[in-house]
Amino acid sequence: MQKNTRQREAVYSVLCASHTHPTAAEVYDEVRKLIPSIGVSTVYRTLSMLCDNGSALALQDDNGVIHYDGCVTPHNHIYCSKCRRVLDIDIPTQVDLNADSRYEVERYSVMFYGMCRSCE
Amino acid sequence: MQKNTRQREAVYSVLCASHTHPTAAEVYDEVRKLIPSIGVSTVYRTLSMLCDNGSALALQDDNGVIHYDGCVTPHNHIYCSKCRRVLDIDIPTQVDLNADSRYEVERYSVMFYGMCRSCE
DNA sequence: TTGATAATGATAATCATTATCAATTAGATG
DNA sequence: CATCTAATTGATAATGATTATCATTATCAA
Repeated sequence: MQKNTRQREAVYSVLCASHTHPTAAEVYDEVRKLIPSIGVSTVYRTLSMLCDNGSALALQDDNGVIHYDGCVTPHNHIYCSKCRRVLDIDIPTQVDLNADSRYEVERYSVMFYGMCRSCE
Repeated sequence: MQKNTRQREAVYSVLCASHTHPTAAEVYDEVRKLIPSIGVSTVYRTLSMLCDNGSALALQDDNGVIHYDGCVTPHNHIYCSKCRRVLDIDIPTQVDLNADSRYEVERYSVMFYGMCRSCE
């Protein structure tokens, strides 16, 4: 059975409080302010647990680094090639998952690339 | 100035001949049949050169591993969660890159996730 | 309070990719 | 053709994010 721990609550609260799509390392740095002794493994473990749960989303940037998002409502993201951050973007996408009968499609993910106006 | 080398031609020909979206390691294995002494670095270097050129596409799978595609005509891909291959999928996507004025969007990439019928 | 077991965290391991750099090679020029 | 020079190669080490290991610790049902 699943157990509640300080560490898990801390990781989850940090993720929910953040709207910057932090990497595991960034979550780690933030969580250490709450629990200085927390281990890297625990942060990674908890984050991927949250993703399996559906309580978080994992987003990969251009370099393969994973960014986490505590907001699981469907929305899209852009990777700014200048500031190298992952940001929310409001571009709707519509696709027919059943368009190609050769596959049983479960989900899809979109990543936009470009620059934010503040970086231009 | 750019120089033509056996190695580059070999990497490019292997990539074009393949329709399985090989990883760098897979390209390396194949190219070694042509040039057994070729180095890993050369393969990586050449592949990313081809991507910069626009002569190839880099696709990231669920694990962050990069798959290369010698076909640069716009089309979409699916990552099969069972056979863990990247495959072509025929689902059209339409998006308005200018929908969100906060960003200067250059491009976007879509990855579908699910299973191929042959894996079901 | 106790006992079973889930979770933690220090550390080592993994693995794709990149950096380094001496040796080699393409190809322009004399 | 010979020479020169910068581009390229390839062996190897380094990097960096993530995962595995495992002894120790903490949770929580009974």
